[in-house]
Amino acid sequence: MDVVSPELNILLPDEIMDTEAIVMDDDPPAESPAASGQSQPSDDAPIPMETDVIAVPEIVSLCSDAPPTQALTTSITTDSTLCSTTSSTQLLLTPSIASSSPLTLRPATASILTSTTPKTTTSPANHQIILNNMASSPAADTTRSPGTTTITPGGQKFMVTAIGKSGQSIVLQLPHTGSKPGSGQGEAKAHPQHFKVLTIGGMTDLKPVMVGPAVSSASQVSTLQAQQLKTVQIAKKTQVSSAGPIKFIITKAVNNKGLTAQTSVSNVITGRVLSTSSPVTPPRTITLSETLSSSSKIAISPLKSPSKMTVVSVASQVPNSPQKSVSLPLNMAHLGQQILVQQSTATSPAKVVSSHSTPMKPVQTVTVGGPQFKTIFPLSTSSSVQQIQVPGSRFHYVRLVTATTGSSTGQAGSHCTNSSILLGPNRPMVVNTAQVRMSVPIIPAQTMKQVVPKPLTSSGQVLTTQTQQRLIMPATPLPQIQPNLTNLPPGTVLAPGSGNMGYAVLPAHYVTQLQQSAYVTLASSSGFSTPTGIQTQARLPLNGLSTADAASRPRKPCNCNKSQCLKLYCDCFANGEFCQSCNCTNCFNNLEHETERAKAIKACLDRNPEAFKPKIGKGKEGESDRRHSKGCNCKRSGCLKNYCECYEAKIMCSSTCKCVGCKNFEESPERKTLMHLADAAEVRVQQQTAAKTKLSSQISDLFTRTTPAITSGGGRMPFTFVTKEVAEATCECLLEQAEQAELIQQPQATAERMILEEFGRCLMRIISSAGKTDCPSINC
DNA sequence: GAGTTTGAAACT
DNA sequence: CAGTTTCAAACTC
Repeated sequence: MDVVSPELNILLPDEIMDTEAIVMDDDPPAESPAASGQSQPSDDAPIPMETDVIAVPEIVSLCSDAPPTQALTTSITTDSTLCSTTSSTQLLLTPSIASSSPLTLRPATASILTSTTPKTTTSPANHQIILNNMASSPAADTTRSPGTTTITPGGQKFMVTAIGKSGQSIVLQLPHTGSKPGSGQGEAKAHPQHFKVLTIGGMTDLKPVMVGPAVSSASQVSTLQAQQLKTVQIAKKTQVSSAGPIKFIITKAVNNKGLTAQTSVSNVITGRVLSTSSPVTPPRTITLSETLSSSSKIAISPLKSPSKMTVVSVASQVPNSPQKSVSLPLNMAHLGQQILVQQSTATSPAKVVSSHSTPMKPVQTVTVGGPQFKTIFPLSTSSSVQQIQVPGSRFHYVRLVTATTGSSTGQAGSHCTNSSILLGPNRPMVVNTAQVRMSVPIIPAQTMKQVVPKPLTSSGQVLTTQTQQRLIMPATPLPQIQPNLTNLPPGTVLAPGSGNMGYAVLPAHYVTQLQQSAYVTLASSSGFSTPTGIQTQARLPLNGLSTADAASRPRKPCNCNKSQCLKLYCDCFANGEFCQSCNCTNCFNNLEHETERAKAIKACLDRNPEAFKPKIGKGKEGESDRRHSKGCNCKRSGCLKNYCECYEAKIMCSSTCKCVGCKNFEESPERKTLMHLADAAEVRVQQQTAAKTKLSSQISDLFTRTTPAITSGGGRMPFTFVTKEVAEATCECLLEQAEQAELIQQPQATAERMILEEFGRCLMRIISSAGKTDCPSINC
């Protein structure tokens, strides 16, 4: 496996390019025979998914032992050099302010680690990233949990330097070989290890200082050098690449004194640096508001590609804040992005602690790109799916995380999905490690659509909405019914399944159907740290449609009777949608029948692997290139009726069509006539619409102009400009006219006519004055 | 709204 | 792959 894509390599500094030491995939570096001799990641519970990533356990331990005033700022450009492993690297960020509180970045192992104990993660796996904020005291090393500094046999270690506030060199907690009694397994002794020092923050002036647990830094450095220590200066990149794995520039600023930490996550989509490092694009900062009593649990792990690192800064909720969100301006155009976030509110530290022993079924809320975009992280013990919505992103991501309580494939002591690390008396840090199933960018969404948050069951199952939104694919981890994900309907997303479901596939227009119920609340039940549970909001992108477009997009309800809406006869099913507000009978195109639905999808894909792909291919330039993928087979309609799929799609038949008597070609007079009529009809409709719109606008404008008068103290009547004064003046004029008629002894009829004429003149003056002034005057 | 027509999907 | 059947949408009245 290529650790670093060629496109990416050209963009990387030379020191970063030296990635052999951190290559953890099945292609181990030559200089690390010990690592090669270790168990391969692929041996660990291979996940039967296309996007399976061999989860190589990497442990990044960040021990923020710095003084309270010390700020730890780390900027990590997570390109392929940092996580250049085929395995998914899961980083568990545990910001801690208390001394000797380890911040553990832990990669996802192939097996799900549900263990809540902070340290049992002695994975034979090969890669550890140990991020140690400078331990102010050696006690920190000694107090560090074994799991955080576990040196796996033959495993490679990443030495990540943290930049101290005072500009001091980054002290990397270099795990002394064999220093970890719990994790030891004698790995370092027998095998030469590779240490790669990652200077975080891109500060070139900083020199990483390797500090061993029991040795001086200098000697440790020498030791490291002897062990083929490699220092990687990860500099912020302003250069962008057109292609390549996602890069995240992570800037983590921890102000222990201020009890706040900020993490700026910059991502590079297809090698494009979007944020912090880019001078053009302002970095999006994830504010980590952390109180002393609060704790944050972050599990971050790039999925498929080790070179892809997703860093999520978790903002510890201020007390009494039931919900935590992580702003993640990620534009995940690549697979393998994994974000695991577990948070605990500050108000419930006890629950956090209890979460160590109890299976956590939290629903994680990750705000991506803004507060309105959130990701549902139903982290059940059985399975979890993490949906990542990225505003502006054309992709919709759902990471599947399977959490198994028993990790048969896990490493020693890895029978847990959650590794909790107490960062302090009141600061338990729960490190969640889970097996990453897959992460698929599915929807080329241009905009997001809100999904009404729906309460989760205790097991994290998504409750059906009032609109009966369901999963298109059962999460049943049955390989035989797993569809070819590449052939799923566009916009299909993976969603958490219920029970032991591993994943589920959502229809492409799942969001569209949910537009009326804009939020889905996923409320975790027990085991979650928040007293009220964490509600999760998910915004699912539309299938390339904006919210307005989707809202306006008519969705015809189906009328299926016999197909159970599980065959392509059903347009809803064919389009990857759930039936909603349909007239169908015996509908199985819903969540209640996700198993049947999955089988149906499987059957359809078996018959036609491209069954769910759009039939009308998009033309590169204009609509002329649009053509039906299979062509029509019309015989009687002349391809000029909507029976014809080509005509329905407003495209002309092509050579792929097998139609008889086709009249749907360029020069067809019938077609031209129809098109002309259609255009004329459309023009009429547009004109009518425009006229209505204009009228409405005028009426609205009239309201707008007259509304102030209504509310004014002048008593002006709406729409008439007849104020009280005008009315009185008019009456006076009429009375005066009547008096004159009486004076000249005119007959009654004449008098009435005179009065009416005067009234007419008054009206004319009123109208005339209304167009000139807001306060017309009446002069008799 | 009921009945007919039509062609894609499903089936053999 | 071809022929037939099934199905639901499109269409007509």
